[in-house]
This record gives sequence, structure tokens and C-alpha cells, in this order.
Amino acid sequence: MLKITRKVEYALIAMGHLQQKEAGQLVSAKEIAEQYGIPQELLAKTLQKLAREKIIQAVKGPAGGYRIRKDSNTINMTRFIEILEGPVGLMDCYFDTDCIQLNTCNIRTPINRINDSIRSMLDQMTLADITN
Amino acid sequence: MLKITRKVEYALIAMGHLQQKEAGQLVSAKEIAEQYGIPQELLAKTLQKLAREKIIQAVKGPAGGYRIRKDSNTINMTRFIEILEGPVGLMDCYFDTDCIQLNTCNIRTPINRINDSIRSMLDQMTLADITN
DNA sequence: AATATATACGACTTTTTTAGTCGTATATAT
DNA sequence: ATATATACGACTAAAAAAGTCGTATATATT
Repeated sequence: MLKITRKVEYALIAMGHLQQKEAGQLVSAKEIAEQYGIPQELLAKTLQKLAREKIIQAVKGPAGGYRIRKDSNTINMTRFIEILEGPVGLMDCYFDTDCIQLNTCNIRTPINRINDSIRSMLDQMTLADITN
Repeated sequence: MLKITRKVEYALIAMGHLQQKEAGQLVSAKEIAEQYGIPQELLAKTLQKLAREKIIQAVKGPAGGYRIRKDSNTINMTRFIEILEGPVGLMDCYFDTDCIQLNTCNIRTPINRINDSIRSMLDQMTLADITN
């Protein structure tokens, strides 16, 4: 609970790694997976998602791999997390409105306040803050 | 992910309910469970944990139940959550130090910073803020 | 004293979510 | 051609969360 998933964890490690490389330099999923002891397939799928969302750039073929983009640093953590694991919220009712309770629920409003706090915290945090 | 569990959700609903009752008034787990459509057994176990930690007071026997304590309001959310679902942290390495990566891990420090932010947010939040 | 009702609590099962794997397709440098 | 890399859906395994059950204990009521 209140945990981030391995996908995000692996993605952050990879981003940190990519950011240390010189601009434009390609690194393969395999290389990163080996270096940090991460399951390669899983990391690959994760990086593919990021590439699809233009967070990083993918290059196919031998000597291919992934590289950082100019604006990769400026993405905020809410976006980053939500690309990989969907909506960030303490409870589903933050997004789903079809909850049987709703009427009787007496904690909806305050829970949403906490949600907003966490989200705005993650909103203000960029990838650069994490992988510096 | 980044979710609180049902246990906490149910507990918060129950606390909100208890707080609306007059001081000293007992309410049974059954009553709360029925009113909010919550599985009774599960709520009961949850309230038992809170009682064990002196967050609320339990009274056995017919016409028994749970009641709020004088200082129930002042408990902070970190404590409340951790009573019910254990350590609050984005990643286990915040508590566990036996991680194979550790040496190679390049995101430990920044992740811990986020952790601290979330924890301190929850530290500063009392039950009264939630169940007002 | 017997009964009914409530908490206490460990063991268990089911369900859901997360983690990880596999097969196949596509692009491309050599 | 071949080898190597990404792309991606389908599948399986493992872990966590949700929920259930059985039994014990306390106690108010009859």
C-alpha cells in the first residue's frame, strides 16, 4: 500500500542511467537490465511504453536502443507514473464515480483532499529531481 | 498503486461514524457494517486492531461495541495507516536494507526524499482532519 | 444458570493485482 | 542473409489484498 510498482522503479533506474550517458547515446534494454539485475523483458516493455509516449526515443536494429530526449527532464512524476501504472489515487472513487456507497460514504471529501495533496506534490516533481 | 487498502478505508469510515456519536456512546461493528455496506467480519478485525492500539475503546457483551477516546482525534495518519497495513513507503528498501541492488541502485536517495515528503504530509494530518 | 450478543483472533480461501515469461512481428546495421 | 534490437499481445506465476470461518471469551438479560 502506498507503494509504487516495480515497473516504475525499473523505469526510474533506467531513466537515471540514460541521463548519465552523453546526449544522443543509445543504450539497449538488455544492457540496463544486466547492469541493474532487472528482468530484461519487463524492462523492455516498460521502456516501450515510455517511448510510445515520447518520453524517450527508441531506435530499432543492432546497436539500437533508447536515448533521452531534450525535454525528458521536465516531465512530472504524476504523468510518468500514470503512463506506467494508470491513475494515481488513494482510492478508486477518485476516478470512478460508480461506487455503491457514494451516498453514505462519509470520507470521500477528505480522502480527495489527501489525494490532491499527493498529486500536486508529484506534479511539482520532475524526473530531473529524481534522477538528477 | 499509491493506494490505501480497504482496511484503512473501512476504518476511516468507522471512525467518522464513531465521531459523530455522542461521547461515550457505543456502536457495534455490525451496526456500522450494515449502515455502510461493509463486510462485517473484516470491519470487526480492523476495529479490533485499533482497539488493541488504544485508538478506540472496545466493550464486550450485548449492547457492547466501540467508542471513541478523548485523544482519538489527535492521532496522525502515518500511525493510523501503519497500525492497519504496516510500514508506509513507496518502496520496501525504505525499511528493508537487504536489497541485492543497493550498491548499483541509482534512485535510492531521491525515492527516499519522496517517501519523506509523503510521510511528513501524513504525519501532519490528524484523524480529525479526515473525519472532521 | 442459560442464552444471546458482542468483541478477540488465528487459520483459511478467494480474488485481484503485480511480476515475469513467451512467441511472433518488424526494423535495420553489418 | 543474419544477427540484434525494439514492439506488443497473450499467457503464467507469484504476491498481496479481501473476505470467510471457527472457536474462545466476556457480559447483559432473562
